[in-house]
Amino acid sequence: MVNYNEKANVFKALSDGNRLKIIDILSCGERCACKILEFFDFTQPTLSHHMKVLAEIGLVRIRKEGKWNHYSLNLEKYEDILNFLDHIFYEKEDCICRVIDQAEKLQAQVKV
Amino acid sequence: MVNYNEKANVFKALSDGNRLKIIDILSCGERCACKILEFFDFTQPTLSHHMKVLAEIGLVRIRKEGKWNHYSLNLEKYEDILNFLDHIFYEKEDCICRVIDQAEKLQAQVKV
DNA sequence: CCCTTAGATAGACACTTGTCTATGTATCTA
DNA sequence: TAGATACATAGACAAGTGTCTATCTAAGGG
Repeated sequence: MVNYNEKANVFKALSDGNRLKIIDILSCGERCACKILEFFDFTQPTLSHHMKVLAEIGLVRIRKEGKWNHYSLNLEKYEDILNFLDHIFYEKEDCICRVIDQAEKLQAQVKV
Repeated sequence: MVNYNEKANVFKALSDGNRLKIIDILSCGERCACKILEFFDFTQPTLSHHMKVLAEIGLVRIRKEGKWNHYSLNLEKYEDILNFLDHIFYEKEDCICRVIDQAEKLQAQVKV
């Protein structure tokens, strides 16, 4: 059984333009928080917030080194997203509505 | 140049568990609004709202027939999403940060 | 040992969003 | 033509979110 709300949280993390830009930046490789900040106009606490959102759902990894935080993408999580999208967009044997359709047919048979 | 905010709106549409479930339902084929509603506990105006969100970003198509609305997935838009995700998650020649890195190198040369 | 720097946290605030009830509109049918 | 049905719209409201300023913590460097 799919937990749609749990999956929705992943897309919630992706539903901000600044966070998409952060991902784009990290696609070139690991980068320090203060370097990432240079790409934006917002303040340091705001970046801290965005990085927390991305890290909490597992899309971004943190490597702490002294007073620096080095961030990088977790591509495994990205693959998870693709697999889930594939699952909900394409027809499948265990589709949620097949179950209902089957139940309707059975009910119709009972009435007859 | 990528418009991150525009793309973020697509993920905003996907950032609700009920809407993900709607997509999952539609993956089996076209379905009428009142049939979709049977899968949920919320009211008809709420479904109307969710379908509007999905239709406005182009993920779902509407075929009006008398008083019925038949909804179906627009897989082309889905492909767009995959392409965009691929673009921001994987390293590329025109990466946003390469431009910056290049600028830094040039600046360093000037100083020398 | 102080000062600087990297980052986190707290609290405030405007804005957005998901949901509801109430009501409107358009289509079908007896 | 009157009622029923499918869907949309308006307005309200609680909860969530992105941003800020102010402040705190911890690590480095003179």
